[in-house]
Amino acid sequence: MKIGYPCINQTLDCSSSRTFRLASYSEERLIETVEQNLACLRRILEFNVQHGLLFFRLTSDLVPFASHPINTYDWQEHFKMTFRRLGNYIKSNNMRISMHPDQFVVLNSPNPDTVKNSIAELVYQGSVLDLMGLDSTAKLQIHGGGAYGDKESALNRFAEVYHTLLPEEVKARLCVENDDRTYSLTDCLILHELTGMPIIFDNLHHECINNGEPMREAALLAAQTWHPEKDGILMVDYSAQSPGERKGKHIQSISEEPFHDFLVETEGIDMDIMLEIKDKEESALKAIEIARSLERV
DNA sequence: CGCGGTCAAGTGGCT
DNA sequence: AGCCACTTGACCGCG
Repeated sequence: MKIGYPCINQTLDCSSSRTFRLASYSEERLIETVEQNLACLRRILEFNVQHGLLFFRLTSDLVPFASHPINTYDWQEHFKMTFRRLGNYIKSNNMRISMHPDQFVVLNSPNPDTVKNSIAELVYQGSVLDLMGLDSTAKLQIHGGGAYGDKESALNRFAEVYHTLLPEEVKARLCVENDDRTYSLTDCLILHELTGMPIIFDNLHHECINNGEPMREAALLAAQTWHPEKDGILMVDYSAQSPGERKGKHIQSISEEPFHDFLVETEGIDMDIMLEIKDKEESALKAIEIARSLERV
Protein backbone atom coordinates (compact mmCIF):
# COMPACT_ATOMS: atom_id res chain seq x y z
CA MET A 1 0.00 0.00 0.00
CA LYS A 2 1.19 3.47 -0.89
CA ILE A 3 -0.15 6.56 0.81
CA GLY A 4 -0.14 10.07 -0.58
CA TYR A 5 -1.78 13.47 -0.91
CA PRO A 6 -2.81 15.71 -3.79
CA CYS A 7 -0.98 18.48 -5.59
CA ILE A 8 0.26 20.77 -2.85
CA ASN A 9 2.96 20.47 -0.21
CA GLN A 10 2.55 22.85 2.69
CA THR A 11 5.95 22.27 4.25
CA LEU A 12 7.97 23.42 1.27
CA ASP A 13 8.02 27.08 0.25
CA CYS A 14 7.16 26.49 -3.39
CA SER A 15 4.12 25.69 -5.51
CA SER A 16 3.98 23.46 -8.57
CA SER A 17 0.67 25.04 -9.60
CA ARG A 18 1.76 28.57 -10.35
CA THR A 19 -0.16 30.13 -13.16
CA PHE A 20 -1.30 33.53 -14.40
CA ARG A 21 -4.28 35.22 -15.95
CA LEU A 22 -5.20 34.57 -19.53
CA ALA A 23 -4.98 38.33 -20.08
CA SER A 24 -1.31 38.33 -19.14
CA TYR A 25 -0.34 35.36 -21.32
CA SER A 26 3.00 35.44 -23.02
CA GLU A 27 5.27 32.68 -24.22
CA GLU A 28 8.04 34.00 -22.04
CA ARG A 29 5.88 33.88 -18.98
CA LEU A 30 4.65 30.41 -19.86
CA ILE A 31 8.18 29.03 -20.10
CA GLU A 32 9.25 30.67 -16.88
CA THR A 33 6.20 29.39 -15.00
CA VAL A 34 6.51 25.82 -16.25
CA GLU A 35 10.18 25.86 -15.34
CA GLN A 36 9.35 26.91 -11.78
CA ASN A 37 6.47 24.46 -11.49
CA LEU A 38 8.60 21.52 -12.57
CA ALA A 39 11.44 22.57 -10.27
CA CYS A 40 9.01 22.67 -7.38
CA LEU A 41 7.52 19.34 -8.38
CA ARG A 42 10.99 17.86 -8.17
CA ARG A 43 11.38 19.18 -4.63
CA ILE A 44 7.96 17.83 -3.62
CA LEU A 45 8.78 14.39 -5.01
CA GLU A 46 12.06 14.36 -3.12
CA PHE A 47 10.27 15.36 0.07
CA ASN A 48 7.78 12.55 -0.51
CA VAL A 49 10.50 9.95 -1.03
CA GLN A 50 12.29 11.08 2.11
CA HIS A 51 9.08 10.68 4.09
CA GLY A 52 7.85 7.44 2.56
CA LEU A 53 4.92 9.09 0.79
CA LEU A 54 4.90 7.10 -2.43
CA PHE A 55 1.57 8.15 -3.94
CA PHE A 56 1.13 11.64 -5.36
CA ARG A 57 -1.35 13.52 -7.51
CA LEU A 58 0.15 16.00 -9.96
CA THR A 59 -1.61 19.34 -10.23
CA SER A 60 -3.51 20.12 -13.44
CA ASP A 61 -1.74 23.49 -13.47
CA LEU A 62 1.80 22.25 -14.20
CA VAL A 63 1.51 23.80 -17.68
CA PRO A 64 -0.78 26.86 -17.67
CA PHE A 65 -3.38 26.96 -20.47
CA ALA A 66 -2.00 23.72 -21.83
CA SER A 67 -5.29 22.85 -23.54
CA HIS A 68 -6.30 26.41 -24.37
CA PRO A 69 -5.94 27.63 -27.97
CA ILE A 70 -3.83 30.56 -26.84
CA ASN A 71 -1.03 28.18 -25.98
CA THR A 72 0.59 27.16 -29.22
CA TYR A 73 4.07 26.79 -27.78
CA ASP A 74 5.74 23.39 -28.07
CA TRP A 75 6.28 23.00 -24.34
CA GLN A 76 6.42 19.22 -24.78
CA GLU A 77 9.63 19.57 -26.78
CA HIS A 78 11.06 22.38 -24.66
CA PHE A 79 10.67 20.47 -21.38
CA LYS A 80 11.16 16.99 -22.74
CA MET A 81 14.29 16.23 -20.73
CA THR A 82 12.93 17.76 -17.54
CA PHE A 83 9.81 15.59 -17.77
CA ARG A 84 11.91 12.54 -18.50
CA ARG A 85 14.15 13.15 -15.50
CA LEU A 86 11.11 13.60 -13.26
CA GLY A 87 9.70 10.35 -14.62
CA ASN A 88 12.96 8.53 -14.02
CA TYR A 89 13.00 9.75 -10.44
CA ILE A 90 9.40 8.58 -9.97
CA LYS A 91 10.12 5.17 -11.46
CA SER A 92 13.39 4.60 -9.63
CA ASN A 93 11.64 5.32 -6.34
CA ASN A 94 8.64 3.18 -7.26
CA MET A 95 6.10 5.96 -6.78
CA ARG A 96 2.47 5.84 -7.94
CA ILE A 97 1.14 8.90 -9.76
CA SER A 98 -2.30 10.19 -10.67
CA MET A 99 -3.83 13.34 -12.11
CA HIS A 100 -7.35 14.64 -11.62
CA PRO A 101 -8.66 16.92 -14.38
CA ASP A 102 -11.02 19.44 -12.84
CA GLN A 103 -14.76 19.85 -13.00
CA PHE A 104 -14.71 21.31 -16.51
CA VAL A 105 -13.89 17.95 -17.99
CA VAL A 106 -17.31 16.50 -18.80
CA LEU A 107 -17.30 13.79 -21.42
CA ASN A 108 -21.08 13.39 -21.59
CA SER A 109 -22.01 17.04 -21.93
CA PRO A 110 -24.68 17.74 -24.55
CA ASN A 111 -22.48 20.62 -25.67
CA PRO A 112 -19.98 19.38 -28.29
CA ASP A 113 -17.57 22.21 -27.46
CA THR A 114 -17.45 21.14 -23.83
CA VAL A 115 -16.67 17.59 -24.93
CA LYS A 116 -13.99 18.83 -27.32
CA ASN A 117 -12.33 20.96 -24.64
CA SER A 118 -12.56 18.09 -22.18
CA ILE A 119 -10.76 15.76 -24.54
CA ALA A 120 -8.05 18.37 -25.17
CA GLU A 121 -7.51 18.63 -21.41
CA LEU A 122 -7.29 14.85 -21.04
CA VAL A 123 -4.79 14.71 -23.90
CA TYR A 124 -2.67 17.35 -22.15
CA GLN A 125 -2.68 15.59 -18.81
CA GLY A 126 -2.03 12.21 -20.38
CA SER A 127 0.88 13.67 -22.33
CA VAL A 128 2.50 14.85 -19.09
CA LEU A 129 2.50 11.25 -17.86
CA ASP A 130 3.65 10.03 -21.28
CA LEU A 131 6.53 12.52 -21.36
CA MET A 132 7.57 11.23 -17.96
CA GLY A 133 7.66 7.75 -19.43
CA LEU A 134 5.22 6.38 -16.86
CA ASP A 135 3.28 3.23 -17.69
CA SER A 136 -0.51 2.90 -17.70
CA THR A 137 -0.68 2.38 -13.93
CA ALA A 138 -0.36 6.19 -13.71
CA LYS A 139 -3.97 7.30 -13.98
CA LEU A 140 -6.23 10.16 -15.03
CA GLN A 141 -9.28 10.32 -12.83
CA ILE A 142 -12.54 11.98 -13.76
CA HIS A 143 -16.17 11.85 -12.70
CA GLY A 144 -19.18 10.60 -14.64
CA GLY A 145 -20.26 14.15 -15.49
CA GLY A 146 -23.78 15.52 -15.55
CA ALA A 147 -27.04 13.58 -15.59
CA TYR A 148 -29.14 16.19 -17.43
CA GLY A 149 -32.31 14.67 -16.03
CA ASP A 150 -31.75 11.36 -17.80
CA LYS A 151 -28.85 9.44 -16.34
CA GLU A 152 -29.22 6.41 -18.57
CA SER A 153 -28.77 8.50 -21.72
CA ALA A 154 -25.91 10.36 -20.07
CA LEU A 155 -24.13 7.08 -19.28
CA ASN A 156 -24.56 5.91 -22.85
CA ARG A 157 -23.31 9.23 -24.20
CA PHE A 158 -20.21 8.87 -22.03
CA ALA A 159 -19.55 5.42 -23.51
CA GLU A 160 -20.15 6.71 -27.03
CA VAL A 161 -17.61 9.50 -26.57
CA TYR A 162 -15.19 7.06 -24.96
CA HIS A 163 -15.30 4.67 -27.88
CA THR A 164 -15.46 7.11 -30.77
CA LEU A 165 -13.53 10.22 -29.73
CA LEU A 166 -10.91 9.40 -27.09
CA PRO A 167 -7.38 8.67 -28.25
CA GLU A 168 -5.85 5.35 -27.13
CA GLU A 169 -3.26 7.04 -24.94
CA VAL A 170 -6.04 8.66 -22.91
CA LYS A 171 -8.14 5.49 -22.72
CA ALA A 172 -5.14 3.59 -21.37
CA ARG A 173 -5.08 5.87 -18.32
CA LEU A 174 -8.67 6.96 -17.80
CA CYS A 175 -10.53 6.03 -14.62
CA VAL A 176 -13.89 7.07 -13.24
CA GLU A 177 -14.41 7.99 -9.61
CA ASN A 178 -17.74 7.79 -7.79
CA ASP A 179 -18.88 11.33 -6.98
CA ASP A 180 -20.87 12.74 -4.10
CA ARG A 181 -24.19 13.54 -5.78
CA THR A 182 -24.74 12.12 -9.26
CA TYR A 183 -22.72 9.03 -10.17
CA SER A 184 -22.66 6.46 -7.39
CA LEU A 185 -20.49 3.37 -7.33
CA THR A 186 -23.32 1.48 -9.02
CA ASP A 187 -23.38 4.02 -11.85
CA CYS A 188 -19.61 3.77 -12.19
CA LEU A 189 -19.92 0.00 -12.45
CA ILE A 190 -22.22 0.53 -15.42
CA LEU A 191 -19.62 2.83 -16.97
CA HIS A 192 -17.02 0.15 -16.31
CA GLU A 193 -19.19 -2.41 -18.10
CA LEU A 194 -19.57 -0.07 -21.06
CA THR A 195 -15.94 0.99 -21.35
CA GLY A 196 -13.62 -1.20 -19.28
CA MET A 197 -12.41 1.80 -17.26
CA PRO A 198 -11.29 0.98 -13.71
CA ILE A 199 -13.14 2.67 -10.85
CA ILE A 200 -11.37 4.86 -8.30
CA PHE A 201 -13.20 4.44 -5.03
CA ASP A 202 -13.93 7.46 -2.84
CA ASN A 203 -15.13 6.48 0.63
CA LEU A 204 -16.67 9.84 1.54
CA HIS A 205 -18.54 10.14 -1.74
CA HIS A 206 -19.78 6.62 -1.17
CA GLU A 207 -21.17 7.74 2.18
CA CYS A 208 -22.94 10.60 0.40
CA ILE A 209 -24.63 8.46 -2.28
CA ASN A 210 -24.76 4.68 -2.46
CA ASN A 211 -27.04 1.77 -3.02
CA GLY A 212 -26.59 0.23 0.38
CA GLU A 213 -23.24 -1.45 -0.21
CA PRO A 214 -21.21 -1.69 2.99
CA MET A 215 -17.77 -0.05 2.72
CA ARG A 216 -15.88 -3.32 2.35
CA GLU A 217 -18.16 -4.63 -0.36
CA ALA A 218 -17.96 -1.32 -2.22
CA ALA A 219 -14.16 -1.30 -2.13
CA LEU A 220 -14.10 -4.90 -3.36
CA LEU A 221 -16.43 -4.10 -6.26
CA ALA A 222 -14.16 -1.21 -7.29
CA ALA A 223 -11.01 -3.30 -6.84
CA GLN A 224 -12.37 -5.92 -9.24
CA THR A 225 -12.45 -3.36 -12.07
CA TRP A 226 -8.64 -3.00 -12.01
CA HIS A 227 -6.57 -5.14 -14.33
CA PRO A 228 -3.44 -5.86 -12.24
CA GLU A 229 -0.83 -5.64 -15.01
CA LYS A 230 -2.36 -2.85 -17.08
CA ASP A 231 -3.88 -0.69 -14.34
CA GLY A 232 -2.03 -1.60 -11.17
CA ILE A 233 -3.86 -1.94 -7.87
CA LEU A 234 -6.99 -0.07 -6.79
CA MET A 235 -6.66 3.65 -6.11
CA VAL A 236 -8.74 4.99 -3.25
CA ASP A 237 -9.52 8.59 -2.39
CA TYR A 238 -9.93 8.71 1.35
CA SER A 239 -11.52 11.57 3.25
CA ALA A 240 -13.80 12.22 6.18
CA GLN A 241 -16.70 14.57 6.66
CA SER A 242 -15.83 17.97 8.10
CA PRO A 243 -17.96 18.07 11.27
CA GLY A 244 -20.98 20.34 11.15
CA GLU A 245 -20.37 21.42 7.57
CA ARG A 246 -21.95 20.71 4.22
CA LYS A 247 -22.26 17.04 3.39
CA GLY A 248 -19.18 15.93 1.49
CA LYS A 249 -16.90 18.73 2.68
CA HIS A 250 -13.42 17.48 3.48
CA ILE A 251 -12.09 17.50 7.00
CA GLN A 252 -9.18 19.77 7.95
CA SER A 253 -6.97 17.11 9.50
CA ILE A 254 -7.16 13.34 9.66
CA SER A 255 -8.72 11.77 12.72
CA GLU A 256 -7.13 8.53 13.65
CA GLU A 257 -10.07 6.34 14.52
CA PRO A 258 -12.14 6.48 11.30
CA PHE A 259 -9.04 5.92 9.18
CA HIS A 260 -7.99 3.04 11.37
CA ASP A 261 -11.47 1.56 11.03
CA PHE A 262 -11.43 1.99 7.27
CA LEU A 263 -8.16 0.09 7.04
CA VAL A 264 -9.50 -2.68 9.27
CA GLU A 265 -12.67 -2.89 7.22
CA THR A 266 -10.76 -3.17 3.94
CA GLU A 267 -8.16 -5.60 5.24
CA GLY A 268 -6.72 -7.78 2.52
CA ILE A 269 -7.78 -5.47 -0.33
CA ASP A 270 -4.65 -4.22 -2.06
CA MET A 271 -4.91 -0.46 -2.60
CA ASP A 272 -3.07 2.84 -2.80
CA ILE A 273 -4.67 5.62 -0.77
CA MET A 274 -4.85 9.32 -1.68
CA LEU A 275 -5.77 11.41 1.35
CA GLU A 276 -8.06 14.23 0.35
CA ILE A 277 -7.59 16.15 3.53
CA LYS A 278 -6.94 19.85 3.80
CA ASP A 279 -3.66 19.76 5.67
CA LYS A 280 -2.05 17.55 3.03
CA GLU A 281 1.24 15.87 3.89
CA GLU A 282 0.77 16.37 7.62
CA SER A 283 -2.20 14.00 7.63
CA ALA A 284 -0.55 11.71 5.11
CA LEU A 285 2.32 11.20 7.53
CA LYS A 286 -0.09 10.36 10.34
CA ALA A 287 -1.89 7.96 8.01
CA ILE A 288 1.36 6.14 7.30
CA GLU A 289 1.88 5.59 11.01
CA ILE A 290 -1.62 4.20 11.39
CA ALA A 291 -1.15 1.92 8.38
CA ARG A 292 2.18 0.73 9.80
CA SER A 293 0.59 -0.15 13.12
CA LEU A 294 -1.76 -2.42 11.16
CA GLU A 295 1.07 -3.74 8.99
CA ARG A 296 -0.56 -2.44 5.82
CA VAL A 297 2.56 -0.62 4.58
C1' DC B 1 3.10 45.69 0.34
C1' DG B 2 -1.20 43.73 1.91
C1' DC B 3 -5.94 43.06 0.88
C1' DG B 4 -9.76 41.35 -1.67
C1' DG B 5 -12.08 40.61 -6.08
C1' DT B 6 -11.56 37.65 -9.76
C1' DC B 7 -9.96 34.03 -12.65
C1' DA B 8 -10.83 29.37 -19.35
C1' DA B 9 -13.82 25.96 -18.87
C1' DG B 10 -19.53 22.73 -16.11
C1' DT B 11 -22.96 20.97 -13.22
C1' DG B 12 -26.29 20.42 -9.68
C1' DG B 13 -27.90 21.52 -5.08
C1' DC B 14 -28.83 24.92 -1.88
C1' DT B 15 -30.67 29.40 -0.31
C1' DA C 1 -31.85 33.76 -9.82
C1' DG C 2 -27.71 33.58 -7.77
C1' DC C 3 -24.19 31.33 -4.92
C1' DC C 4 -21.41 27.64 -3.65
C1' DA C 5 -18.50 23.55 -3.95
C1' DC C 6 -15.63 20.78 -6.49
C1' DT C 7 -8.88 17.26 -6.13
C1' DT C 8 -6.17 22.31 -5.24
C1' DG C 9 -5.79 28.87 -4.38
C1' DA C 10 -3.05 32.05 -6.86
C1' DC C 11 -2.92 36.36 -9.53
C1' DC C 12 -3.25 41.11 -10.01
C1' DG C 13 -4.97 45.62 -9.48
C1' DC C 14 -5.82 48.86 -6.17
C1' DG C 15 -5.31 51.43 -2.04
